[in-house]
This record gives sequence, structure tokens and C-alpha cells, in this order.
Amino acid sequence: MSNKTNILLVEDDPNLGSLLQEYMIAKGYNCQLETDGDKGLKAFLQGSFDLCALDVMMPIKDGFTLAKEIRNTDKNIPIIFLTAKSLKEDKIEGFQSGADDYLTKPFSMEELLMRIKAILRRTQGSESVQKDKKHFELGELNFDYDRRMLRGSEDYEQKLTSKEADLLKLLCENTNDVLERSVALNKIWKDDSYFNARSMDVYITKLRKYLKADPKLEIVNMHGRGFKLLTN
Amino acid sequence: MSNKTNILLVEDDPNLGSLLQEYMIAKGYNCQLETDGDKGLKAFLQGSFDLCALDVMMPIKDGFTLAKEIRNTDKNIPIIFLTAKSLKEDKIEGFQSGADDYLTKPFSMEELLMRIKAILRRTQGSESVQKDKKHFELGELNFDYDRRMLRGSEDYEQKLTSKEADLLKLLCENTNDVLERSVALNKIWKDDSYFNARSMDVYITKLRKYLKADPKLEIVNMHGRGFKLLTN
DNA sequence: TACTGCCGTTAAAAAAAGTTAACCTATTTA
DNA sequence: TAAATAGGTTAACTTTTTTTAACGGCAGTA
Repeated sequence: MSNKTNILLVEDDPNLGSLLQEYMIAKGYNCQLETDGDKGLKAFLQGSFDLCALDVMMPIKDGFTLAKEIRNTDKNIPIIFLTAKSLKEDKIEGFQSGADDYLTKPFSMEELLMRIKAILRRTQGSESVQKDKKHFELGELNFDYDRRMLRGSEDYEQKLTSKEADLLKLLCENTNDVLERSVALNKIWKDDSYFNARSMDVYITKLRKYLKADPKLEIVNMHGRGFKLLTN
Repeated sequence: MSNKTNILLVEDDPNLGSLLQEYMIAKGYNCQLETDGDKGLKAFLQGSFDLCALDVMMPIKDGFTLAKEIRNTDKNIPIIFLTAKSLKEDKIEGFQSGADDYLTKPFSMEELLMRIKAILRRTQGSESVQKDKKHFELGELNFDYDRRMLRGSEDYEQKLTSKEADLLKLLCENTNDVLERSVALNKIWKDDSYFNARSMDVYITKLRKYLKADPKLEIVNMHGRGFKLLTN
């Protein structure tokens, strides 16, 4: 399986079911559709899903029962109910069987997507958020973004200010590739203006000075575009 | 404050507002009611909440704007919108300003409660456990907030004043992440002013002195933003 | 080759942060 | 009750960081 988020959709109306499935796939998710509760449970047990979207009123086995069975084997999997039942009592039963959300039909597919995203943000955010690299090898040099420190193999040590560190980090993330002026200005200065561009030039000068510690390192200008950090 | 869950409710209709507040209190929550966006933001900055329930259409400042400002200082706090706007576009804007849920009026108080519980079930487990932690490991050091004591492995012991302890606690809760000046000033000094900012600087100096007991610990300044406590 | 807009550098100004000490205020102690 | 103490704020001054200004050079184009 890919690294996409896997959604199990159980919906007995084949039209609505495949419509939702197509939509979720178009939005970049893996989405498996099952058309009744038994098949849904079987699929869940065999697969590895990140979220379940369950219709409530289904033949053979209703969504609430299915949810309880699913929760029996995985008590943390997010579950959303999709249903025409808008009665208060039904909603309450839905939440009591462990729902994370409860959508009453008709709903827009966009709203479903938003609600799925809102839940996933909470449940899978914790693991995948901190992808940001904070530590870079630059030829002979060694750049620690958090400590804002540039260290050479000998006893060269250069403390950086926060703007210097921000800019060097961006350059490092685009090593041997163009860092567009506008990108850097918007990320660091939050605004692409004439004066901020002059300010950025001043920082490029400062960084060039620091990087002289390794003569192989070079920040070259790409006229009209931005800068490129070369490491060879 | 007790160990109850703290809910910030911002709702400009005083009838609905106090009805909801009473209900939540009856259900065992702490629930603070504010009647406009500015008061809501101020309350949030000074308090310590586990969840926000915000009306969207309010005079002075609408709920979406308020949500963004709140998210600016706390990017994990759960937010629920309560609103009469049931348009698809509004819902989408709501979720895009970082909502966890979006309820359209009229809704039953029971449903609100269910939805709040569903969100808290996800969030309270993970990080907000740490939120009211009173005891922190800081490299070699050991910080006991209640006793206002900083202890090192050997015989280093440093008693802290209450302001020192408050500030260190905030820094600890944001370890390796920026603690915004305005956040600290509002939480500890209850007001973001020039003199309080000078006062805070004095306390940062004091804390840096104490933290020298472990040379790995460092409080770095993020120019124009705030401070970051580094532990590695 | 001359024009024009982008870059590079240095210096100065401005803004933010850091430090130290004096100064309140409330509480404890003599 | 006065003195001592502790916690906290204000003030004055220093240093660091960032922005602005000025000017000269270079690249791309007419």
C-alpha cells in the first residue's frame, strides 16, 4: 500500500457510495467501498485503515452495530457516520457508539472532506508533523538551525542571528537549486517589497562571509530569480 | 482552577450564551462566557482553556477572525463554531480557519455536548495531558513548579520566585518551540505593555543565569517574536 | 556602447533585547 | 514600630539585530 491515507467507506446506496469514493480518490486518498455491514467489517479486519465513514441505515447490519464491532478491535480508529437520520436520539446514539462526527444527508462532499481532514489533523498530526530538518551538512561546515550555530571541522564557530539562520535554512533546503527571491521574502519577511529585498541582500552578504570558512561553498545569484547555494 | 475541563464560550446573544454556559457547567465543565470577539481573545490569552466554542456572527470581531488569532497563539486548541450560517462556503471557511467542528443553529445542547466530548476524547489523551504538568525534566535539571524549585543532579538547588517559576513553566511547555512575547506577557503579566516587556527581559536574564547549571540548556531570543528554550 | 534595472557592499539609523542597579511595596522579623 | 527582607517594577544604559540609505558595479538588452 502507498503512503496515502486509507479510508473505509461503507454505504449501501451504490450511487452515493461510488460518487463519494471517486471524490475521495480524486482528493488523494485511498478509499475502499463496501456495500453492507458484514463486508465492511471483513474489509476492516483484513485491511489497515486510518478512518471509517459508515452509513447508518443498511440492510443486514446497521452502522451503529458495525461501529461497535470495529471499535472492538480498534478503539482508536476515527469513525464518521453518514445518515439521513437527523433525529436527536439517533445522533446521540451515534456519538455514544464512539463516533467522531455525524453527518446528516444531504451533505456536500466538500463538507465531508473538511470534516475528515479536521479529524485526521488530530489523529495523525502527532506523528507526521515534525518533518522539518533542523541540521544540515554543508561541505566542511555543519549548521544547527535551532542553536543557530555554524561549526567548521577545526575551531571555527559562528553564531547566527535568527534572520541569518532562517535564510541559511531556506538555502540549505534548496541546495544546488534556485531559492526564488519571492519565496524567501514571503517566508521570512512575510512580504515581498523593495525594502525587504534590499534587506535580504544584506543578509546574503553576511552569509557569504560566514561560508568563506569552506571555500567550496558559494551562494550564486540567479539574475532576476534568486539565489543558489552550491556545495561542490 | 480545578482539574475540570475549561471551555471558553464566545457568544454575543446573552440568552443563548448563558443557557449554554449553565448547561455545560451542569455537565461538569468549567465554562467561561464572553460576549464579543475582543473580550474572547483577551480571556483566551490570559486563561488556560481546553476548548473554544465560538459564535461566528458577532459585532466588533467575527468568530473566524477570532479563531485565527487564537490559533496564532495556540495551534492545537480545539475550536467549534456555533452559527446560523449553514451555507457551504461558510462551513468551508470555518474549517479552513482551523475548526474541529461546525454546528449550525438551531442545535440541541445535547448534540453540542456530544461533539465536544468526541473532540476532547481525541485531544485530551495526547498532548493536553502535558498542559497542566507541574514537573519538568530539563536536561540535567529538574523543575518543580509547585515547590518553585530547580534541582540539579549534584547539590545544585535554586529556589525560584513565583514570576520566575511562571515564566519558566511557560518556556517548558513550549520547549524547542517559540514562546511568543505577547503570549507570555498576557498570561503572566495580564497585559502586553512596554514596561512589562522590560520586566520580562529581566526575568529572562535571571532564568538564563539559573539554567547555566546545565550548559546544554539555552534560552534563545527570536527577534521580534519571543523566546525558545532549547534542551539539546 | 549606453541604458536600465538588479545586485553587492558598506555604513548609519532604528528597533529590539540584555544588563545592572535603584526604587517601590508588602511582609516578616527584631 | 522600625528595620530587614523579598519580590517585583522602573530607569538608564549597553549591545545586538535588523532595516534603511547611498553608491558603485554588473548583467541583460536596445
